[in-house]
Amino acid sequence: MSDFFVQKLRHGASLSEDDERALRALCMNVDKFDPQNDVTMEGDKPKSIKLVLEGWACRYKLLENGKRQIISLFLPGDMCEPYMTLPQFMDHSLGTLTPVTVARVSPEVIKAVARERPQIEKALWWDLLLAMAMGRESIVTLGRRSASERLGHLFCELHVRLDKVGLVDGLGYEMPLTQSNLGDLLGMSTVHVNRSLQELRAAGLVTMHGRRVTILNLEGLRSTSLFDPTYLQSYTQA
Amino acid sequence: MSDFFVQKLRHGASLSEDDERALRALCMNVDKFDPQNDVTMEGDKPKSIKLVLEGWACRYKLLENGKRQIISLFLPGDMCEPYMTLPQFMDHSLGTLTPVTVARVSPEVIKAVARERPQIEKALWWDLLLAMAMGRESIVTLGRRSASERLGHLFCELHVRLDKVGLVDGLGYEMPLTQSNLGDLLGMSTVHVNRSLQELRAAGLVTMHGRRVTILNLEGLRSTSLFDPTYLQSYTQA
DNA sequence: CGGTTGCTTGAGATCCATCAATAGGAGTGG
DNA sequence: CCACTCCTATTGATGGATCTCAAGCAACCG
Repeated sequence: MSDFFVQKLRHGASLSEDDERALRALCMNVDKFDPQNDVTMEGDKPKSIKLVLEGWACRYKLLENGKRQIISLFLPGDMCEPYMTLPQFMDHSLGTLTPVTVARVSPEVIKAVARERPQIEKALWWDLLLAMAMGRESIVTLGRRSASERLGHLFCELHVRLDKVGLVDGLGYEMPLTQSNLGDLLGMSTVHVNRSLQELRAAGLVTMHGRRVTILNLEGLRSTSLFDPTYLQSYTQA
Repeated sequence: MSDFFVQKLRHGASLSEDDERALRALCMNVDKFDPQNDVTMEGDKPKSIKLVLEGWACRYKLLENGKRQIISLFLPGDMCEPYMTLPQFMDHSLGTLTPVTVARVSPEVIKAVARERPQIEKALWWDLLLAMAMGRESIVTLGRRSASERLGHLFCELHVRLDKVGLVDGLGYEMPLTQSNLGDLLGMSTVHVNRSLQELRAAGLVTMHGRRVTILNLEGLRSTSLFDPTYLQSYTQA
């Protein structure tokens, strides 16, 4: 069974057996999507909170000039919206990158669960605050990091995030994004993604082949990419 | 009296007289800061939520290579942290850009007020969700907009935000950022900020002189900057 | 006044985007 | 199994956007 959501939230609060059961009970209403599909489109009025149970998805916007920016990645266990309030209409789209299993959760139900179970409320807040911290770091990345630093930083962040849900094995992890996806995520062209990946490879830091990232030198990668994991930890209790 | 906070939150929920009094009562504990000073530094353990009553401030990070990225601007009435949980330590700094008056609010007090007054809770959530939407738009700006589009988009966003707190007059508004500040905010060099401003001026769209922005052609500015205000409205009730 | 800060301009270097073409790999149908 | 197609990855060449360095200028301030 795919338990990534519970596994992730355990990092945000200590959950009892009952808490975990309550969380799993939220994930009954499940949909499956093909890769490169929209779960929700800009302008839609959402009726449920989406939870990624399996696969990779993203939040993105399209500009009038045709350019696309991926705003954030959703990995297994990630929630696509804050639990409290849904927008009147979406100002962005949610799309899949791989085959994805999504749970639709009613905001009323999740609010009720959060009210009854303080540890769940705490964990949901932790998740939200972590997402905000990652958003802030994205701004720094796009504003001030070079192309290869952006890639290296992303691989470091994914390493930490995937580790939280048990999806890191040994030297690396499955990473199903195409170079074109990486371009949309990191604000660069596909061609330049390719060349920057070659730089990282030549420096003996990381390789990306097939759908897999292999980290050859984690410390080196972190320092050359200016990766400081502080932002992923500042809301986690000691 | 500086009432920007209440004025802003009115856009997020309809507040009663009592609600507004309760909000004002939160702002008793006030500090003043000089321009270009830190209110809170990265690594600090914060004990209070900061509320900008007057002046402009920002959230920023410094990279190891000395570069600075401003992550978000705080205008009068803006809250610097979500009301629910403070981090164990700051992953970024809060700094002033002008002389700033800050209210320090204890999270316990604000949580209590939110629990007793549902409209306040709603307004605080609205504020948080709006801040997140602005953060998403920043990512799009930094990832996919050209230098002059970034500037134009910023001026459009500020026009909307300042209008919400009554700080727009006629053709423009006070805008105390230096060109160096704009560079740190928009991920570009000071020199290039200067040249891009000249482009906007030459196109008859906007001018920036002294501490003032004057919008010469709002529709033109919005369309050339790819500014779509949707993201600032999607959580506002009809 | 002299010092400081912010703005402006020029020149040259660098990074990255764009365009265009090729190559590889996976899936499909005959 | 082969031919075909599609998608992704790769490479080269060129131009444009932006950065860096350096210098001059303007406004403000004690």
